[in-house]
Amino acid sequence: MASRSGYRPPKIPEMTVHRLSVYTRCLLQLEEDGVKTVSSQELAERFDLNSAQVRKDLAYFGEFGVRGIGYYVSGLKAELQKILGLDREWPVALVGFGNLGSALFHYRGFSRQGFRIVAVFDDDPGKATREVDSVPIFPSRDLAREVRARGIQIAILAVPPEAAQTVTDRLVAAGIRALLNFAPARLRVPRDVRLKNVDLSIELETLSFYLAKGSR
Amino acid sequence: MASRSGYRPPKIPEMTVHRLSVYTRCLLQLEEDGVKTVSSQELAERFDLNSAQVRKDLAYFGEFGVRGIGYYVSGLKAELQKILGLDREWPVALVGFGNLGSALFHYRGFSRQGFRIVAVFDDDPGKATREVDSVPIFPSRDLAREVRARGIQIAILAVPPEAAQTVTDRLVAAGIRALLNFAPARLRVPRDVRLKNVDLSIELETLSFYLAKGSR
DNA sequence: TAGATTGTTAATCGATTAACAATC
DNA sequence: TAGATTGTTAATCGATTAACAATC
Repeated sequence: MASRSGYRPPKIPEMTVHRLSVYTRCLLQLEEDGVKTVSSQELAERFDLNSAQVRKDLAYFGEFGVRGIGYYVSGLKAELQKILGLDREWPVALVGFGNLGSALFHYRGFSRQGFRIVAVFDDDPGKATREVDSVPIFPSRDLAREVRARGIQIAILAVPPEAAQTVTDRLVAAGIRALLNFAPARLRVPRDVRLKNVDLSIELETLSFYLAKGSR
Repeated sequence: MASRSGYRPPKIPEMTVHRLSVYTRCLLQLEEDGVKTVSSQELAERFDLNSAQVRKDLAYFGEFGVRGIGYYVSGLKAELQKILGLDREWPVALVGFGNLGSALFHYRGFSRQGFRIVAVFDDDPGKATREVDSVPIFPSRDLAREVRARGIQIAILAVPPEAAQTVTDRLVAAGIRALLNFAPARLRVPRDVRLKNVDLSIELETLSFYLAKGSR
């Protein structure tokens, strides 16, 4: 493993990265619609943001606009895709092929941005040794081998919470660098592995706060 | 203490509501583990927060602690559940029973906090007229009738993006007050309807930013 | 050139954190 | 009482927004 000491790039706010992703989708749509240029003002209006916010977000990475004109849609799209690493395909491992895993497998949002699920792992004997849509399903003991063989750096975790940490440790040992976790479990990963948790129920709880408040 | 006539409830930051929900889960766990009291410091450490943050979040709603002691776990848990509206059961409609809908139906995080899916809607003729785990499945034309009959205020949306806005309009017309949307679509709802979008792929895109950055 | 819109600096706003008197 | 920890105020930090010279 490479040592990570020394140089640290200027810190980009997480919200900026998030918005970059949002802008990219919008630009994709605008390009499809045949729109050639867009101003920070137009972009901002679509998301209830301030136009200065949009310009500032972009300014972290360079100067992409033209004064008096705005931004060329396909040019900016290409730049943002490059910044976000969406200008390439990422082979992804899907671990867990129950209801949720199956839903995620068929979810079109992933492949639309270049994330390709190239291997599925599940220990149900009825599932392993089979495949879905030409993607092979392996038992989890094959994890390390397949992750290495396929150069997979990203894993999507959709296993029961009890199994989550064990599987995570294996993934990390196999060299996974980023984990999108759907299991309702707190996972521990080394500092150099990126982990994002998707909590399917926490938003529901904040929603009920507002409903309860109304009736208090 | 503010005088009765001049009092205006302070605006609660969304992040505070979010953290309240996080604290509640933690307290649930602590209670199970038989822990009686917890300090803001201990609570904060579990989530890499500052102890003042915890105290400030709680202070929006009242004084729940004891100086020199901390907080009584079950007392605070009960208070937070009340604040979040988790001290009751919420009947919930699940709209869409494909892979994702099915995964959400079986997801235990919802029911654990008192959200009960009491009706499922899907227009697949093979699914309607049937039921899952004693929960009836209706065609979506029955939406208004069932939502009203069951006093449902919250809906979980797991339909294809093309159908999302149509279904949303129906739900709103039927009197739904909060929507948790899993469809990758931008929905328009009246101002008094709460909408939260869960985007299953956006976090993946921010993850790839960090991986791409590493290799830049 | 005149109008439009960028990139950037300075001002503002809001959220986090430090500090500490109150008090169990 | 002595030690611990709250609730709250004041200081700090960071993110958003306004403003505007630069320039297409």
